[in-house]
Amino acid sequence: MTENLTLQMDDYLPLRDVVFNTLREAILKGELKPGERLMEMHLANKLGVSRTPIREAIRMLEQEGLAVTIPRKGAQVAKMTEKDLQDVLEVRDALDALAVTCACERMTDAQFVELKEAMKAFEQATKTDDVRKIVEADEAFHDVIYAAAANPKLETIINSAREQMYRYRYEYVKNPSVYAQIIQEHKTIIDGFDRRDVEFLKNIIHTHLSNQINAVRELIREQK
Amino acid sequence: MTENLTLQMDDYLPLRDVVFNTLREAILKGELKPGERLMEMHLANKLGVSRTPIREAIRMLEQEGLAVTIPRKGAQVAKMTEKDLQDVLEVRDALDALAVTCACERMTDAQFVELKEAMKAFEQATKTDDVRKIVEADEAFHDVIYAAAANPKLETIINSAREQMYRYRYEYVKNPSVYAQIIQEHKTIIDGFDRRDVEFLKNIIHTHLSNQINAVRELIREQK
DNA sequence: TCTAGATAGATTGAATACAAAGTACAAGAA
DNA sequence: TTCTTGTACTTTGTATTCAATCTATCTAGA
Repeated sequence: MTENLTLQMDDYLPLRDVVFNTLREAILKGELKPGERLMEMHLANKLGVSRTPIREAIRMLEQEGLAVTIPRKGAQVAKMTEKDLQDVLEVRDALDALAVTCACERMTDAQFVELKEAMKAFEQATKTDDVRKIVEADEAFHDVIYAAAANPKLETIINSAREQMYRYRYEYVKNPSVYAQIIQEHKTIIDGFDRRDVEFLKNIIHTHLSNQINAVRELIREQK
Repeated sequence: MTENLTLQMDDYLPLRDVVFNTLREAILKGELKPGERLMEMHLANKLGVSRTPIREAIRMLEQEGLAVTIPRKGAQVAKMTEKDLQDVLEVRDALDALAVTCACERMTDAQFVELKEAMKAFEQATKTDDVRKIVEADEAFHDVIYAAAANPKLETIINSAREQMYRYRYEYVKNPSVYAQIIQEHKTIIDGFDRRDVEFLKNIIHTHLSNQINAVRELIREQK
């Protein structure tokens, strides 16, 4: 009798999605740098697949804003200008304001606990030298807020906006002198949710975002 | 002597982009209805190309939120639930608020003239029975505002959010009884820009959006 | 009659093949 | 030297092919 019904077939993913995730990760972690060419054959060989799934993945990256294609010349990892950064930040500011507003109304007690735990996890992470871990812990903190906003469309759009600048953020987070401030801001955010003070939250989130601008701007200047 | 140096070779577009635009239009105009299957072979025959560019176009539509693919089953035109509509509207409300805020600061005199002309063009369009023309005139009006916001990233994101609901909007606009109201709202918006009154503008834009909800909601209910 | 299983046809997934365009480099002319 | 121009090589664009999976229909058995 086929008793082990735990077999979930959903571990099947089309190669295009595997490739997409792989490339996406590589871009976000900076392994593929802004401006770097994405050559189909090269990637196909490297990943052990044919060009077909590579091409489909590139189309997806393109739509996400992570790659740019010039017809008959090929794709490359998208670069950001300072203006682009400014623009994205303007948008994120508005979207984050919406997110905290929604989250403030809708956050469950369980989610609030989760948020406090995410904060602690981040504090722990800063004690290691693992930059990836630190970045992920910070993202996880904000993910709790986005999830609490209970608006999947918003989540998708914020994530796409986030991605476009987050890949410039690794360097920023490498500087341990900023950890104390980030930790403090996270605490303040928790406090804001505790008091359900929307205006206060919008403000602190705005500050939290702004603090990243200069560091990222520096990096974008260097890329030229 | 080759005096006519006006030859611009940029009329070349990869088939994937042609297909993408074609399908996108078809979805937005309602020729391809929510839930309708996008069969590769079928579309390939219809458009006279092979499956390859079709597949790439579908990947792009997917990332835009206009199509949904189930692995090994194929793609279909994305459906919206009422919750999805609610979510997108929440986001658009925030983004439109940002757009008018930016536009209010940055709109040039020429753009203000353009806006007034777009308003007139819409009023003219409502006198015809050409629904497509009316919808496009309305979009053009709002496009002027988005352009005035001088934030291309914002424009891109708003457009993507717009698309997701606009395809449900054709039916709404078919009802001539709403024209008068829309025209009035456009006038009010112009007035707001004239006075550079951001708070007023945010309000009227919010109203303008909300008015569409119920009609679209009705349509979404029907689709089930 | 209804269910289960088998089979054929349709459809997607991925690889390969071939055509068209772009790139780089070397040889020759100004 | 510097600028063409030609040629070989790369790379992308698109079509085609083959394999895997899904769907619908039909038949057999309860």
